[in-house]
Amino acid sequence: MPDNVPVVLVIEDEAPIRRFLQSALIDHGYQFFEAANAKDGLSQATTRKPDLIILDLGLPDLDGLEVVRRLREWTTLPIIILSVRNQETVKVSALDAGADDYLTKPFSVEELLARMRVVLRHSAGLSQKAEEPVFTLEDWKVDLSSRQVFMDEKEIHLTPTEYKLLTTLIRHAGKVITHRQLLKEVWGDAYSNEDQYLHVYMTRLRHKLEKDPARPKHLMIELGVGYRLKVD
Amino acid sequence: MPDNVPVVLVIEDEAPIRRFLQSALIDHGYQFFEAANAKDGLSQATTRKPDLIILDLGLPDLDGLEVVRRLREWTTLPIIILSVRNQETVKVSALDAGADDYLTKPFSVEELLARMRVVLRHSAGLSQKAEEPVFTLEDWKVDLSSRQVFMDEKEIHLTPTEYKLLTTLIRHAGKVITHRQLLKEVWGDAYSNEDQYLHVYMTRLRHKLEKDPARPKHLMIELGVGYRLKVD
DNA sequence: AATGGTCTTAATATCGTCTTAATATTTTGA
DNA sequence: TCAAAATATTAAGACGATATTAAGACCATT
Repeated sequence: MPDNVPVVLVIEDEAPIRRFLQSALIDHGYQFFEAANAKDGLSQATTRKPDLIILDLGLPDLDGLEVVRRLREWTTLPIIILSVRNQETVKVSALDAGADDYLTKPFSVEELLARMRVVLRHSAGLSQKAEEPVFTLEDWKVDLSSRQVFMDEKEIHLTPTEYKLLTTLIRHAGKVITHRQLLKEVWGDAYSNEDQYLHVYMTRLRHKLEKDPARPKHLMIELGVGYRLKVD
Repeated sequence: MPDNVPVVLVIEDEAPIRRFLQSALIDHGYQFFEAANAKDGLSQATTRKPDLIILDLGLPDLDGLEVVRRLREWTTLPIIILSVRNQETVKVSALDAGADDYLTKPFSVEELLARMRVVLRHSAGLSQKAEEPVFTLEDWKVDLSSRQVFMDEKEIHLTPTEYKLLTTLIRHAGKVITHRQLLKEVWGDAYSNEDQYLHVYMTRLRHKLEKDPARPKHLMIELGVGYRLKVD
């Protein structure tokens, strides 16, 4: 693994804390980038290619948990949460959403640095080749980090539900996913019996992404069972 | 693929905390082993092959940090520290010695469980994927996980009933299954006397999967008894 | 008020299962 | 060995289950 200086992206709306972290991190040999809101943070997460993200939960524009989920759609890079809230339930849902650690403000710099070393140790062990967060299949290209879908180099606009349905299928590419499972993953538990919705949205996806929607090449149904993204 | 129950080893000298963790862990589906001192803990770490160690720092016989170091000499398995001490320096040295997380007593069970999920998520990512359950037989390939059937590399579409019939035969590959038993497993108890259905579907399977349906090579009947998937 | 997205309903189309029946094959027993 | 009985194969169609599609009501955002 290359002994490069680790790049840290801090997403935090309070300027004093950003300044404080900046000097602490730079002092300890990290490269520092900052974002003051979620939108900018998510965008820099793709452009700066950080090795670690430090994320404040209380951002003005987007819920912190939502930021974690968006990141986890395309990357496994370590995320350490900072938060003023010490509530157990918040911690648990942040960690379950995909965060790697959770520190309550006020925190000690030394502890933060130690916990950073722990998560960086992990990702170094993984030694993952920076896999491109892009899924391609014939004439399709799906950029999981920017949430853009292209067909023959032309961008296709998908609604949030359509996008989520597509990425769920991509996550299980090649395999059959039962109706129930798809409904659960895209709409949530409460909808796991509303098959019609699924069919309606699958039809829409086919109209946007299949050249001949009535004869799909990739968005296949398995009658009586579920759907499948055909990759062969 | 059935996820194995994670094995957790708790090294902790205070019996009440051991009891408390025991019930919490078992309630949440973990397998539980315990050690009351460092020596026993280190020994069980090798014999029990745990997926995770929960380690109290204040053990009577050996310093907790020393236990972490000894473990890290031969394994990377996740270690979560429990401690009454909330001192920054202790935390930092435990984490730097190789621990993956550090919780201060009294701690919340929910938080502990969430942090356990985090470290187990990491180690699951490290371990190589369990290989796909695929059944092959001469020119057939049946991928049980993606629910696909291939014959000479060409995909064959099976209806749900046909697929269930085939997988039932596969589950008993080589052995005779009685008509009654097959009907029960595929159609359910109520149909266990409707032999005609079985024959009808077996014929269909043969047409889809046998080159010469009238002279089957694999989907054999045992006259008057049942059917058999010939594997030799 | 206009837009865009989701939820909901309903008609229509398609596919798979069940069912029957005619035909073929194997076993049984004289 | 032959004929009758038992068992299995195969084709075909009715029916019900499931999927497709269009259209519109509802809701949130701007």
